[in-house]
Amino acid sequence: MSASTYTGNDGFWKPSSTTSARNKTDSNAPVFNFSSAPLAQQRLLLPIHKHKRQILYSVENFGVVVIVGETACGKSTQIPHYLMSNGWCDNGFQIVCTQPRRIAAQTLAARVTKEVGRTLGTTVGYTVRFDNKTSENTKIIYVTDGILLREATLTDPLLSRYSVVMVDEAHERNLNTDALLGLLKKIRRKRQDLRIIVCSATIDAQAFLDFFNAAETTLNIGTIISVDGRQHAVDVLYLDKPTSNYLRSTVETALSICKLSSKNPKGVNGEGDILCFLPSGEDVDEAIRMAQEVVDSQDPTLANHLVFLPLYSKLPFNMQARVFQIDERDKHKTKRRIIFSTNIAETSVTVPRITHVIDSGLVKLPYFDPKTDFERLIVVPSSQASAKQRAGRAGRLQAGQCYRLYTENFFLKLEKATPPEILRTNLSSFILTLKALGVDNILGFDVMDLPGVDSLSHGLESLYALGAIDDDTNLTVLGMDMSSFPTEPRVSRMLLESLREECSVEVAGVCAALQVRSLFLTPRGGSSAGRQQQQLDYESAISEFADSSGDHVTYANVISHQDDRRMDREECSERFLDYVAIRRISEVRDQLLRFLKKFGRIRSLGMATVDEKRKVILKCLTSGFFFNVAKLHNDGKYYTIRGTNHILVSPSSSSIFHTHGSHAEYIIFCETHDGSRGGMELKNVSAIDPRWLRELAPHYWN
DNA sequence: GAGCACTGC
Repeated sequence: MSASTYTGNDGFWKPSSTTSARNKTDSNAPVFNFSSAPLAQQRLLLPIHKHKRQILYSVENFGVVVIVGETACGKSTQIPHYLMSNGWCDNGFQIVCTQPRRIAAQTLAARVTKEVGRTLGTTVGYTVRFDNKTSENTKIIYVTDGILLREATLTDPLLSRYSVVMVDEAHERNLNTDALLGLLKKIRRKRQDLRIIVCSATIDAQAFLDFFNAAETTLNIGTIISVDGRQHAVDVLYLDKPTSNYLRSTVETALSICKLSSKNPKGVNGEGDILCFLPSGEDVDEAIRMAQEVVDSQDPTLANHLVFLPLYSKLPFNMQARVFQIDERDKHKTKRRIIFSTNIAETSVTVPRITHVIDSGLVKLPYFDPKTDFERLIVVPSSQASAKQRAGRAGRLQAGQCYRLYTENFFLKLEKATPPEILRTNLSSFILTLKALGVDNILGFDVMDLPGVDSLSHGLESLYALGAIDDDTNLTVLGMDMSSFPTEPRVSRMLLESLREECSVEVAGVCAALQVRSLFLTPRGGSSAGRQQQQLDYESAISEFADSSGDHVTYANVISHQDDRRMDREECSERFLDYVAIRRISEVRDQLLRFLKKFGRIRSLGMATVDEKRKVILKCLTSGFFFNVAKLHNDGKYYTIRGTNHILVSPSSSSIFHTHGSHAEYIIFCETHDGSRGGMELKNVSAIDPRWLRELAPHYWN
C-alpha cells in the first residue's frame, strides 16, 4: 500500500521529507529471533555488545559516562552485567541501576537474573516500594529512582554502598531523576571513586554531560557513547493541511488504513494492529463510539474484521488487560485491533503487535500555577521527542508506519522535548527532600533546569506555613520528621498531627485513601433503565458508610468496616467498593504507620463517639490542607477565601460531600479539576469548623 | 450526566 494515495478528510498525506522516524539503523537490518537462540548467544547479538570494551574503558577512566542507547539496544541489562564481571562489585561494592517505573525495575532484574543463572534476589535483585528482592550478597540492584533518593535522604547521603550508579531513562526528566542527578553531582565532589552512568534515548546527551562537567575538574571529564537500537524502520507521514477535528481525523485515518489493507491481497492478515494516541481518556471513549458508529452504518463487512479497544490508566484493570491478551480464538488474526490510548502507551506499557501508529500530536499535561495553588491539566501539542517515541511504537514487530495528524512544518516548530516536570510541578515536596539532604541554599542546588522564582518561593512559603521550615528557611524538627514520610508535605503534616489527636490508625487510613485511586466503584455504562437502577443501588450502598461531613470521614468508615469484617472480593463488589483499591489502601496505611511509630505512640479511636471521631479526623486534615478552604457565599456557592482572588469552586457531584453533606459554611478540599462550566471542581471535600484554622495554622490564617 | 495525563516513595 502506498500511504500517499490516501486523501484525508481535511488534507493529503505525504511522506516526510526526512523519511524515517528511526535514526541510523538500516531498514534491512537482520531480525533477531530471540526466543529460540540460547541466552549467551542472544547477549552477543545485542547491539550494545560491540561497545562493551569502550564502555568498560570509559567507566574506568571517566567519572561520568553518558550512553545514548536506542530502544532495545540492551543497555539496561548488559551494562551492569559487564561492570560486575569486571570487578566493580569487588570489596563489597554494589552496582545500582535506577528506573522511573516499578515494573521496569522488576522485569529488568528478572531478565538479568536469568542470564546470571541464579535465583532472583541472590546476585541480582530489585527494590521498589512494598517489594524488596535483594539479599546481603546482591551485587546488581535495580531500583526506582524514588527509592535511591530516599535511601540517600534517610540512611546514606553519600550512597557509599555503590561503586556505580546508573541512571536509566534520564531523558524522561522526572522530578525524582532530576533530583537524583543533582545529588549525584554533589556526591561526586566528595567521592571521586563513584562512577555515574546516565542513559538517555535522545540526542540530549551533551546537556547531561555539560551538567556534570560544570563541576568536574579536567581530570575527570565525561564521555558519550552512542549505541544503535534494534528497531525496524518507521515511515512517517504528515497531513498536507492541518485538521480541524483531530478526533474525527484519528478515526477516519484508522478506518482507511483498514479499508486499504482489505483490498490488499495479503488482506488484514498481513498487517499488524493500529495504535492511536489521544490526549485524554474521554477522547479515547469518544473515538471508540465514533468508530463503532461509522463501521456499523457504513461498512458492516469491515466491522466484522475490527475490534476497538480503549487504553488509559483509570480504566479498570481487566479492561486494560484486553490490550495485552491476544485472543486465543483469534490466533489466525481474522480481526484487526485498533487501540485508542492516552500517553500510557508511549512509555509506561508496550502494546504488542503494532505496525501502524496514528498520532494526534496532542498530550494532556499538568501545570502547577503557584499563584492560585492549583494544578491544572491542559491539552498541549506534544514535543518532537514524544512524537518520535510514539512513532517508534510501530516499529517493534516489523517495518511500520506513523500517521501524524499535523503538517511537517508544524512538527518542525514543536518543542524539542516535553518541559521537564521540575518546571511544571508544585515544588514543596522536592524542596523538603533537598533540605533533608542538607542542601541549605536551594538556589545553589544544581539541577538541569532551574525552576522559576515564583515556583520556588511558593514551595518555601508552603513549607513555612506547614511549620517545616523556620524564618531563616532552615529545616525545623517538625520538617525533619515530615521529610521521612513517603508522602507529600501536607499529608506528612496531617500524619504527625494524628499523634497528638490520638487517631493515627484512622488518619493514616484516610491519607492512604487520598493516594490510591477511588475506593468506590461508580456505576458506568449499560442501558439507561439499568443504569438508573444501578445508580440507586450505588447510592444506598454508599449511604451505609457516608458521613454528613463529607468524603474523608466516609473513607475512615469504610476502612474501619474492612478492618472489622474483612470483606472479600465478592462482598466488596456488592457494596460498590473496589477490592483492589481497599487492599492497596491497607498496605499503604500500614507502611505509613510504620514510619509514624518512630515519632510517637500509634493509637486508634476505638469506642469514640461519631462526633468525637469526626472532629479529630477533620482537625488532622485541616492541619495539612488549611491552604484549601472555601466559604459559602450569599449566592449559595463556594469561593476560596485565601488572598484577594476568590475563586468559584464546586464540590464534584461524585463526592460524598455533594451527595450526603450539609450546606456547611466552610469546606476543605484535597484536589481540584477544571469544572465544565467555569470555576474549579473539588474532590475529597469535607465540612470543617473555621476556628480550627486559627488554632492549627496561626501564621497562615491570622 | 459524568468526567478529566502519567508516575513514584
